[in-house]
Amino acid sequence: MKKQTTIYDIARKAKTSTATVSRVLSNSNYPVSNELKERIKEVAKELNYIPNMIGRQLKTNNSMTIGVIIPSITNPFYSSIVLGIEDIARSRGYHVLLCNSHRSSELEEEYLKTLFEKQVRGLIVSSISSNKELVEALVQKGLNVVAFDQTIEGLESSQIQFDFRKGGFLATEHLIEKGHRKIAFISSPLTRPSRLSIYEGYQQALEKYEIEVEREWIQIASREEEISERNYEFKNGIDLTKKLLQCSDLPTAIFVCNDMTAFGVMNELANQGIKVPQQMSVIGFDNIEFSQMMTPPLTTIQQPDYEMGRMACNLLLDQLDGEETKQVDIILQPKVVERQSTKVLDKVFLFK
Amino acid sequence: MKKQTTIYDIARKAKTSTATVSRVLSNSNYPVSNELKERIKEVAKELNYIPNMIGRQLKTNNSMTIGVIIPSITNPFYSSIVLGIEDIARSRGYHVLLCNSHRSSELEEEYLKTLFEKQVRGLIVSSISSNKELVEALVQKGLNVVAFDQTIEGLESSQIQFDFRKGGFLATEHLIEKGHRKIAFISSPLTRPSRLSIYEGYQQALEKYEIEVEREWIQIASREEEISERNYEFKNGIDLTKKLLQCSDLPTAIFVCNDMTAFGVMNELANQGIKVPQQMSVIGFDNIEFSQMMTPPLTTIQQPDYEMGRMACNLLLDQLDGEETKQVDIILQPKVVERQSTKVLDKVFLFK
DNA sequence: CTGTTAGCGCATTCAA
DNA sequence: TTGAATGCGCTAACAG
Repeated sequence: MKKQTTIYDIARKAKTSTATVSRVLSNSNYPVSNELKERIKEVAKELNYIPNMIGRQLKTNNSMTIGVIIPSITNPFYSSIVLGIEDIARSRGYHVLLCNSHRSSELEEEYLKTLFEKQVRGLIVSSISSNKELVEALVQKGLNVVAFDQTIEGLESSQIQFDFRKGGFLATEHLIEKGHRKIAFISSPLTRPSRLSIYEGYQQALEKYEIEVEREWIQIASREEEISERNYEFKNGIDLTKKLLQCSDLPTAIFVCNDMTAFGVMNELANQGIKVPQQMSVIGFDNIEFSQMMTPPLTTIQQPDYEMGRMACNLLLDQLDGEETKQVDIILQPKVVERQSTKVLDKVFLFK
Repeated sequence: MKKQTTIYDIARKAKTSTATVSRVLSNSNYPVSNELKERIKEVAKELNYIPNMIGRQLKTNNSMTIGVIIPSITNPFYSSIVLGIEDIARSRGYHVLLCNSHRSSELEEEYLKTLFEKQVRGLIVSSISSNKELVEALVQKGLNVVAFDQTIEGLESSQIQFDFRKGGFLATEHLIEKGHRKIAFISSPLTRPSRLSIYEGYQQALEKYEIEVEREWIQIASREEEISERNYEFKNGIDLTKKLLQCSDLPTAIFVCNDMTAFGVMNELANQGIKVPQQMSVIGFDNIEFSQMMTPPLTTIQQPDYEMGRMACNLLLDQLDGEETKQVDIILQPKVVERQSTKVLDKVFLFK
C-alpha cells in the first residue's frame, strides 16, 4: 500500500492547518469561512483524498461498526437474518463485521475476542457456546449485546427470543388436527436450547391429545457436525429418514426440527418412492425462502428471519445511540404456514 | 463504552515500560527476560487486558482485514463463495468485512469507498457496476483487488473468471443431445457480461446444430430489481414461465440462466400441471446446493462456488503477503451435472 | 535485555 | 474564524 494523502498534505497545499481541514472534511459544524472551506474541498478532491477511519477511530473511539456472529452463513435462515441486520445498519450509518462460527464454540470465542479487539460498538449474536463467561466479561467491559435465536440466560443485555416450544406444539397439533396419530420427530442434536424446546413442544402436544408414540419414531442425530460441513442438515435429514423407514410400523407424518433438514427428509422419501403428502405428511420449522420453492411446497412454522434481523439491529443501535442501556426482551410468536406437504390422513391409514 | 485497560496501565502496574509490555503481548520475538515476561502476562490477565487493534493498525498500517463485495447474500451461490473466502481468510489470520451491494451500483461504490476508508488490505469483488473508475482509482492507490464472477476488463488485478459462454453452450447442447429442438431460454436481464455470455453460448449451440427457435421462447426479464427484493429471481422465474406458456407452440425444454430462477420455473410448471421432466425438460446454471434438493433434482451447469471463494482469497492473500503484485487470470471451466430434470424427448413429441 | 521517545492520522482543546 | 498543540493506543527506532 502506497502512502496515502492525509489531512496534513491537504493543509499544506491549501495553506492552512490540519485542524481546519479536519473541521471541513469531517462535516463538523464548526465555523469555517466559506472561502477556505471551498479551497480545502477543492484540494481534497484534487489529491483524491480518502479519509483514514483508523485515525478517526483511535481519536473518537467510535468505530460505527457492529459485529454479528452466526453459526452458518450458508443456511438461508441466517443469511436472511444478516440481510435484515445489514439493511438497518446501513440505513443508520453503521457497518457490519460478519463472523461465521461454523457451529464451533472455540471459533465463536475467538471471533468474540477479535470483534472486541477491533473495537466494534456492539454485537448481535446467535451463541452456540454454553460457556457464556467471555460474553459476560465483554458486557462487563461495556460491550452492548443483543442475543437472538439462542438466548443467553441471565445475560445483562437485550434478547430477541422465539417461542420454540410453542412452535413445536403448533406443528404437532397441526398434524394431529389432520388426523395423524403416528407422528415421528426428526431432529439435529438437542444440544441447543431452541431445539430442546421444539422437542418439548412436540411432547406436550402428544400428551395433551393423549397420543403415544413409538420410540423409533423419534430420530435425533447424535453428533453435531462442526466446521465446513456444508449441507450437514440436508444429509442429516436423509440419514435419519433412512433409519426411520426401517421401523416395522411406519408413522404417517413427520415433524422435522428445521426446513433444511426437512428437505433431506423429503428427498429421501422421494428416493424411496414414498409420496408427500399422499403417503406421508411432512412439516418443517423456520419457513426459509426455499420452503415455498419445494415440490410440494413445505408446510412449516414461520420464524420471521428477516424481521428478526431488523429488530435485533434496531434494538442494538438504539442502545448505542441512546447511551441508555435499557434491556429489552422480546419473544416472537410462531405460526403455522400451511402449504402442500401435509394433508388430512386418508381413511385407508386410519383403519389400518 | 468504559475506559479499557491499555498497555500503559499494565506497564505501570508491572513497573516496566509500555515498550516492553508491547513486545511481550504482541508476541514479538524481541528478547525480554523470562521473569519480566511472566510478570507482564500475569498483570495483563489480572487486568483482563484485551488489545486495541485500532492503535496497532494506525501504527503498523496493517489491518489484517480484507473486504468482500457481493450482489446478494441470500443467494446461496454467493454465500457459498463467501464461505470459501472466509475459510481461507481465517486460516491465514485475516478477517473479512462483508458487503452486500444489493445489485446496486451506487451501494457498491459506497461500500468500495468505505472499505478503503477502513483500510482493508485487499478486496474481493463481484462488481455490478459498469463504471469501473472508482475501482481503478483505488487500485492505483495501492489496493489489491481480485475480481470474480463479473470480471472487470482492463483492470490491473487478478481475476477469477468462469467460461459462461461455454456453460451456456454445454447446457443447450445437453438438451439437443437429448433430442430437443424446441429449446426456450429464460433469463434475468442481460445487463451483466456473465449473463450475456450465457445467452451467446445458447445461440452458438443453436447455430451449430442449425436449430431455429421462436422469438417468444426467449424470455428475458426487462428490469433488474434492486435493493431488498429478496426472492427476486424466483419470482422472475415464475413470471417469465407464465409468459412462455402463453405461446401457441410450446417448447419441450427450457434453459434457465441460473438455478434460483430455475426454481421459479419449475414451481410455475408444477402449478400449471406440467410435469418435469416428462413434459418439459429444465436445465439450470450454477449448481447451488439446493439444486440437488429439488424434486426432481435439477440438471444444471456446475460453477464451483465454494472453491472459487477459496481460490480468490488465496490469490489475494498471496499478493498481500508476498508483496509482489503478479496478476493471475484464471478461467474456470463449466461442466454439466445431469440429474433428473432433463430427459430424452419422447417420440410423441418428436412426431408431433 | 530494557526504557525513552516519536509518531501513525485524526479530532479537539485552548489560545489567539 | 483560524492555528498550534495534544493525545487516542500502540509499535519501532534508538539509546543505554
